[in-house]
Amino acid sequence: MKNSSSRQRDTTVADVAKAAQVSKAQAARALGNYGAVSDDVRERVLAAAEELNYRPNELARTMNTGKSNTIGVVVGDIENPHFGLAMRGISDTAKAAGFDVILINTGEDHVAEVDAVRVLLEKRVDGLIVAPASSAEYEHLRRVHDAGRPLVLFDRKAPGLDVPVVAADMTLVARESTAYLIESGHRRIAFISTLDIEEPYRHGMELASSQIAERIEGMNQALLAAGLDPCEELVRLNAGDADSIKAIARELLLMPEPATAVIASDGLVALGVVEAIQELGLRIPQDVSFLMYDDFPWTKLTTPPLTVISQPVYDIGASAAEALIRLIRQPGKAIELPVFQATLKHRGSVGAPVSERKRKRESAAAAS
Amino acid sequence: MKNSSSRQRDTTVADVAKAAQVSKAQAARALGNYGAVSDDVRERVLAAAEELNYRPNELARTMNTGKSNTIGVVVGDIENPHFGLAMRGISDTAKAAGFDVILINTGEDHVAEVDAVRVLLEKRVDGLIVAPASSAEYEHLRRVHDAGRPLVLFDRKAPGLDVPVVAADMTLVARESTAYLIESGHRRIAFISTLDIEEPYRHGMELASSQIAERIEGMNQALLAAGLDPCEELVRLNAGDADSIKAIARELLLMPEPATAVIASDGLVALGVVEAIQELGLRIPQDVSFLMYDDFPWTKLTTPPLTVISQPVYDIGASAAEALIRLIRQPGKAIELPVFQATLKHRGSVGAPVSERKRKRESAAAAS
DNA sequence: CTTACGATTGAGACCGGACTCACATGGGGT
DNA sequence: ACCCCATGTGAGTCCGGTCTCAATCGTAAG
Repeated sequence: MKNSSSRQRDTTVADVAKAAQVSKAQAARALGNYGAVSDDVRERVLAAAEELNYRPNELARTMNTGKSNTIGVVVGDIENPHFGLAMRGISDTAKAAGFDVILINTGEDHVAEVDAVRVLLEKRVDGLIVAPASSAEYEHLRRVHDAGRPLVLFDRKAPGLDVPVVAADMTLVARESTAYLIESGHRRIAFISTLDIEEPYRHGMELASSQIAERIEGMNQALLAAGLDPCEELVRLNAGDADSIKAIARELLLMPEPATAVIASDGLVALGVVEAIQELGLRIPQDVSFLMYDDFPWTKLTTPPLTVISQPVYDIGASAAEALIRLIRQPGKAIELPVFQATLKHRGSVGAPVSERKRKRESAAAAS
Repeated sequence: MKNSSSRQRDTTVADVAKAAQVSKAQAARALGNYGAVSDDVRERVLAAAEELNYRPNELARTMNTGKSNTIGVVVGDIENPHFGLAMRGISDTAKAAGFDVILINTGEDHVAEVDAVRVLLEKRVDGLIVAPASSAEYEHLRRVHDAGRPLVLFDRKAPGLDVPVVAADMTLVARESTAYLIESGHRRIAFISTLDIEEPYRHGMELASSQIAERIEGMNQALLAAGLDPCEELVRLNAGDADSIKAIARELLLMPEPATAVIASDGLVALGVVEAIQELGLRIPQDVSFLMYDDFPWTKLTTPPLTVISQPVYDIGASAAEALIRLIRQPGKAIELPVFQATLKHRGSVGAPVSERKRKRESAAAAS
């Protein structure tokens, strides 16, 4: 007795051809919808195909056309809804253009990323969208480029790699939001990011992530414009996991001259910082002001709701897919990318610092 | 002049063979690490491969081995961190076993799901893990099974499909948490789910999602055990988007005999319900008690932190991958699946209902 | 009644590997 | 010295499609 779950051989063009009493070539033409086929033959072939439940072997097809009609996406952390939303933008656009999308998650691990790129290249995807992990290693991406596969970067630039990058400009919004904090009276503004790096932050140092570099750059611009001194010890990187995030947050809030406002560079950091603030018994925004990148749905639920910097993530994803597809279809042509702007969404987590409130109260008292 | 980004032909075994002065067969053996190859030949071949930067064409390999060393995952909503975490469980396990993982997101759309399954089948994945969208349509899954590809379902059962299902049992924890609400004094307990369905909920009706069916079943068991009457109008499905979720929540909280406790079936529903509660000016848990499925990091940040039902999502994902890999390696053998239990995590969103607090106060007054 | 040209058709090469098979080669056993 | 069998090797087939090329067919033009 034959096990029904054993892998029976799929029906092939040859099978269909035999059933339809035509040559393999004719059957292939009728099925692939190319070349010249008489109505009679086409009908017989399609009927036979239907009858035998024929499914083309896409692998074989890809092997000698070189096209797979598939685009590959490599993403650092799929648990981050930021990428989830971007994925939807990518998928929707790709699907509309007739491309399938396959995704590989790397967990922000460089080795996994290299592997993911290899796998997708091996599966002969027509193009790749990569959100590179924070790392200065771009050899694997150069390989994609060298192999002649279109590549578009998402969210992060790769210095020295001539490839379209789709990302929101962070400098401007970083400057604006820092200016807003300064206006509110803050002088000690901290920035915390998960970005992995060897040494502590120093001005002018090379950062692997252009996003983070821009955010810091914008912040420093605002500080300088206000005549303030950008303070290196308030920029904290390497906040990799929940524990180190909380440790860093505590340190910043308990130092001799503590930070009065904290900017969290992503959702993970935000979670840790807010928890640390709560554990220290501090209140937002009375004792500490808080600002975070990315507008997640839950940021509206906290008390107070959190002031965030929102990016048009879906559109950025869609635009990345669009750019890639254009690259695939017209290899030579230069790509023009739209510019995306992030915006500050005022909610309730930014207020005047304690010292500022005291100052106002005193000046009010002096005036009366 | 040749455009450097034009797709140059990759080097093949034949090229390597020629360079190493051996036959194609020998080169293939040396590279594929099979058959008998003398040290001399192996060295020359590997050197030539290195020299020519040879990369095997996995497609060609897959075509005549039938194995791709890849497992495909189809997930409804990658934006939901629930699936994100499960993905990590799947990826880690698969990677450790030497399998690549590719993922397709369907946005809970049935057509997209059918398509995703087709694509993965066409790419000849060795097996599939599917979290089926809430739908009674399983034809596409049956096709997977019929094509002889191992299949494991994640989170949801498919009635009438003889396939391993990896999911936590929801009945027990649903009963326990409902019992806990009843003990706290609640009599009007509402349940809200995104599950898509034609008509309003009625007892005994067929539900497309086994998870939801189990949750309701457990809830009803607890109510009956406490001598209470499970109330159909408090079970609300079709809470598809933010607006309908909030509308339903408002309705439940403003009805003549309002719900005093609300159970949200997933993170999306939770977001909407909490927002609706806040907008109505009600307080958790003083005015309404709240309980939700899935323990997301942000549930600890709200005031009060939310009481949740936590599932070992990572482990469930890992177990699904493990089961699938066993199916791939030993097609005949029956699979034994571990049983996963969800647990209630007491935090701060459940309290006594207003009526109960009044009753206690009065009885205390009477006693004094 | 030819001739020519476009539409059809089938045979077979080819994509890039894996694998079968027939054929050397040579060391160990007797 | 002779046989046996394990190891090495190359030629060629196969996987399931696409695509080239030459042959065939019909028919409208000359």
